[in-house]
Amino acid sequence: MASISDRLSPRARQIVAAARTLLEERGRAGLSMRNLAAELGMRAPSLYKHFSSKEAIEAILISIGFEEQAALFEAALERAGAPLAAMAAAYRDYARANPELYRLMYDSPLNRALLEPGSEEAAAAPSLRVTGGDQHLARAAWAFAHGMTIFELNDRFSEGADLDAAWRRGLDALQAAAPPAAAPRRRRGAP
Amino acid sequence: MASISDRLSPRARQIVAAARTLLEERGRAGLSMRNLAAELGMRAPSLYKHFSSKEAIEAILISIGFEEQAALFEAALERAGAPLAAMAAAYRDYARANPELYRLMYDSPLNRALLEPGSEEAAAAPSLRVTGGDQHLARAAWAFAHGMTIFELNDRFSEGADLDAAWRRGLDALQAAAPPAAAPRRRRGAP
DNA sequence: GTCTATATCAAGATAGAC
DNA sequence: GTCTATCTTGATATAGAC
Repeated sequence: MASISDRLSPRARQIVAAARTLLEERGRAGLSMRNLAAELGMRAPSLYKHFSSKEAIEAILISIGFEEQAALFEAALERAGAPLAAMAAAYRDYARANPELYRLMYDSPLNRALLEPGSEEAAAAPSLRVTGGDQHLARAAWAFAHGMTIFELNDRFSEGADLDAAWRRGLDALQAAAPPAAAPRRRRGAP
Repeated sequence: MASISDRLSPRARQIVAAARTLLEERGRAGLSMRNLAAELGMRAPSLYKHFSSKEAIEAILISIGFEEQAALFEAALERAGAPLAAMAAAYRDYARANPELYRLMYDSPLNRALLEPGSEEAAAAPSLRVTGGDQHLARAAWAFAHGMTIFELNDRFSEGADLDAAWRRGLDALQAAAPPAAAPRRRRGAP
């Protein structure tokens, strides 16, 4: 259960931490090897002794994001009440707390060969439990959550739009379509 | 009812047409002033006699995209049957036919000052009719459609996923949540 | 309305010394 | 594991001649 970050060398861990801060502060375009090195008080070429490419650093950030999402989603499902609503809230909260990382994770096709194995799947798995095993509905719910989230981050809804209400309306509709097995329950162990 | 393109000078229209082709062929990053000029057999600085910036060209492409979407959505609503399903199909089809333009239109915050006035609103308006005037549900449906669309374009669903089924599942859920007024009907004029 | 020449800036990455 | 020096490429945009 060691996290991805824990398995890096100390220096590599520092670099990844600085990359994450830089990403959130200056956006994806601001995450350059030069800027990153400057944050660490070093020169850009030195970074290549720790990582083979900029893309490799981004892939670690993305993997860490998936890992964090997976933990948050699991925790949301543990809580009593409506699992779909709880997980949606966790999804939205994570994106608002880490907007640039969220964009990095979801705005483009993934280079899966560079990702930490299993991280993407771990983040996606809980959504299936929330829809009572209905894969199609799980994908629909994920798409809805992403659309709401990225449109909010990108300021695409009309001014003054009540996003809480839109979330509620969409979630209610999806919940009503879920099989009865997707109702609140106690967990019994790993899925 | 003159289209945006029609209101450009002939040369500007050629440039915009070349930009659109270039965008689809080489992606957003491939749409540079140099590449664009090369496509037209000219030099990059000459483009600035027609457009003040690259961003201005992109804004016209985006405005044209909204204009085209608005027309397609209106047409979908004209057809008998289920308006929500028809509009969703039009939405998905447009994105698949123009994937890079779709990304340009929806992947980032808009610089609305550069857009053709009213174009963004024209594309969004039909979704409100489809939900019987329910704004919150209209936003939820739009978010769902975007999420499904961009995840498909970016290959984010698991391999072999049945996207038709996921679309159907989501649309059925949203349709069931819509007020009865959103049922099929004949149009009586402008909204 | 097109050109050449240029300014300005920045990117990812490598070679090789220490 | 860090450095300096460099390669290679590319971007948006402006000045000014024709």
